[in-house]
Amino acid sequence: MSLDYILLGLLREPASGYDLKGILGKGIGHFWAAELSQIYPTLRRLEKQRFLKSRRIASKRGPSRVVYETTAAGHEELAAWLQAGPQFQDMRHIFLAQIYLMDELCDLKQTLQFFENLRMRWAFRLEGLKCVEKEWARRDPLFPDRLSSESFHRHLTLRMGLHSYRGWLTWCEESIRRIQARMEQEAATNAGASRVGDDTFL
Amino acid sequence: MSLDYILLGLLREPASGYDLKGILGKGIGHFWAAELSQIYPTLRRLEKQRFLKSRRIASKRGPSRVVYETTAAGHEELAAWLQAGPQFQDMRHIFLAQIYLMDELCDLKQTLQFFENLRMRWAFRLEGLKCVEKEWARRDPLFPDRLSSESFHRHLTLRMGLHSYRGWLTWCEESIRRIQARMEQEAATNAGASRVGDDTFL
DNA sequence: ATCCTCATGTAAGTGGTTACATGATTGT
DNA sequence: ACAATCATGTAACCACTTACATGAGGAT
Repeated sequence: MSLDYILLGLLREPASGYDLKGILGKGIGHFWAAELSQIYPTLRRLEKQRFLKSRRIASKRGPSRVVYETTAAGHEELAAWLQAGPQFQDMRHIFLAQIYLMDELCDLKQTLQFFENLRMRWAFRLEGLKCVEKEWARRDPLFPDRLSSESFHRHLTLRMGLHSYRGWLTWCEESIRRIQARMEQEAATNAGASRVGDDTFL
Repeated sequence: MSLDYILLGLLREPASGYDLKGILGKGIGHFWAAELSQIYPTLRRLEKQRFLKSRRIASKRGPSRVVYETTAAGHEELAAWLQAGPQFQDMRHIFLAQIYLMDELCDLKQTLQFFENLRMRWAFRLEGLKCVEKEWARRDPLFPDRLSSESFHRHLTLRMGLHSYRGWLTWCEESIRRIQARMEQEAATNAGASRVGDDTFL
């Protein structure tokens, strides 16, 4: 469903399915990728619904391009979706399920390792996003206060990534501290138990 | 794929598909729900793979229960999955796509409204989670430093929710500030433009 | 010659949802 | 009598992925 609206929204100027895959890849594709095999039938469906119209254009190389553009009805449909308020779907993080079930292993060292892995990955991604933003700042003299309306909205989505990763990193760090504290606790009670064992042995 | 492991992991004691739906609903279901129509065939598949074994047990009311339990092979499979490190899938937040495309509306007031809506919802959910944690703290004398291994891991996942919502809320607040600043900018340039208009009119 | 990019698509499979079918028991 | 809960399942659909098919043109 959502890909429909994304394609509709991405069609600022006429473009083919192949073009859209490229456009998608650069920007929104960072959080919403799509394959050509999904894009092509979606565009057809949107045309059947009269939200798009197409024309075939001969291509320099390869088969002729099918170029789509948004109709007035398409713009209305998109506007209605945007005005309907934020849409959610429940977030299914596989790694959360893994943590939830991780006591199956009865080994806090593994839980710790898992979190250190998470922390590392997210630290990388956070650095990546920071670089993207820095690069943007360096290249675009309008950044960040005089951006075009389009770029302004895109920048807001980029900021979401930064805040997400930062939040998750602090969660990782908190968790690592908790796990380490628990491991020390375990070690202490084990030491206590073995000392008791020694005592009874004497 | 993941539901397989979740069911495997949730089968600490023998349970039927119906039971599992209930178990799922209480804990992990907050971030990984599943319908009975998906659970039943999954359990069958897991049995065919020898990760589970089942027996029919007459029920007090309704049809006879099919009760599953994990085999040794099942435990191994689950352990392997947990030890394989964190699994990710790309997070597709529909609302992010909406924001990305929102400049289509050419109306910052609507973007602002959108973010205020987001902020409100997440503030609610954050409060909800805080309550859950407070309630837990009130009822469980072992909270938070002496929890069972199972509860400890569950608590870690709850903390993730808190950190997520907090991060997203700060993003919302930052965004709202940016949007308001931009609206003032727009108002100023409009005022400037109309003053220029007045000047040229004079 | 061979591979890469451009450009279109189909088919099969995955993971999940919604809707429907069946039927016993308990509580109001 | 009627609804709710217990308990099983099937069928159809949806969004998306992976793999495959086709073929032109330009680069190495």
